[in-house]
Amino acid sequence: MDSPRWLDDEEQRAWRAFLFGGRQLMNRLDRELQASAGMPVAYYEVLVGLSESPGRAMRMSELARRAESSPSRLSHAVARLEELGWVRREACPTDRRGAVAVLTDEGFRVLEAAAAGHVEGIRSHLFDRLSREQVAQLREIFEAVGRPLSDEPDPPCDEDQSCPG
Amino acid sequence: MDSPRWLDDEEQRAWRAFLFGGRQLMNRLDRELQASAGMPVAYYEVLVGLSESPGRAMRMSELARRAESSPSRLSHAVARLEELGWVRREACPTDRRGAVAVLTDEGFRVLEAAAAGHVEGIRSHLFDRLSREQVAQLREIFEAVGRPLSDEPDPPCDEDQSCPG
DNA sequence: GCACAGATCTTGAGCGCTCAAACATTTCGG
DNA sequence: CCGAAATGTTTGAGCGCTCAAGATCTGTGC
Repeated sequence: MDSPRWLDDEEQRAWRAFLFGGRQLMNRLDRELQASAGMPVAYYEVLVGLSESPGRAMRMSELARRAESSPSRLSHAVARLEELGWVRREACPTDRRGAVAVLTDEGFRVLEAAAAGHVEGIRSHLFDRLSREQVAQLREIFEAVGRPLSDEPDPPCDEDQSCPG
Repeated sequence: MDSPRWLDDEEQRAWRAFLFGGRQLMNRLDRELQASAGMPVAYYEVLVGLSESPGRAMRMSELARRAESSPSRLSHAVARLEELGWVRREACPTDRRGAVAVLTDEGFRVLEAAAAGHVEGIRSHLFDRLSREQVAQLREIFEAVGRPLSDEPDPPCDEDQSCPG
């Protein structure tokens, strides 16, 4: 098994720690939010995105981009959130093939109710275990990981991530 | 919205960077592995776990623990991997309610074929973007996140994570 | 021995995600 | 203006994961 560029010992450990710890963290937050608010983290993120947008509304495509979500996934998610009465769809005034997701008042209340507990989970499972320095390191590391990936669409073959300036 | 302990600005940024960058990284690795080897990362991890165990075999419960997976999830996964002919189940000799998953020769070949490409992905999407120092920081951060969580079962109510010393 | 709690693993239903395909609309080229 | 390509969004099938429940076995106390 002589791959061109294998992982050395330190990389191996870092990767496994990230895989294990990251999964544990996200699993736990997901279970907690599911128990307290009856929704997965992915849906919570959608509500947060809308709540921070002017008018608590956003184009589907823009919302998908911010949540690092495929259009399909967001469409399904918004369909579910619409069933729950937390989001509503409206036609886009400037582009008739577009759709705008709007956070309902009830959706906003649900979000408010869920937020404190969720943040407490993030704090106790993540930030309470890190020094002030490590928080900065975490940010730098994942800014380095996330930035270039969102620019380059996809080296090998297809490019599904549009760059819609 | 006055939660007891809200996130300050630096924490907010760190959390969002981690959420976005981490998702982007895992999404990409998942797509790449799915395209090149026809299996999700979670299944790949199962094969890796088995390949590193003496006799390329492991108790289901032990395998689940290492992959940060529920027993149910692992059972479904192994069922699928068995269909594909990459893993086979055997009875456990010392405990008749136990089952042992064994990596087949074909499973090992598939793993070998997938490994180089997957590692190349980890390298190019993660480690190539980090300094040597940051790799060590990443490990320390997620060891801090993962260790205590695997010890403490679950503060609020139920404890589904056994501590089977 | 025997009942009973606990451990190990499996099963089935429900749901979210992915992928490919469809649809509607806009944009571009002639 | 008309057809072709590109864009924005939805839909349906397939699959993996979660949760609750069940089946099987081990260990303990009587």
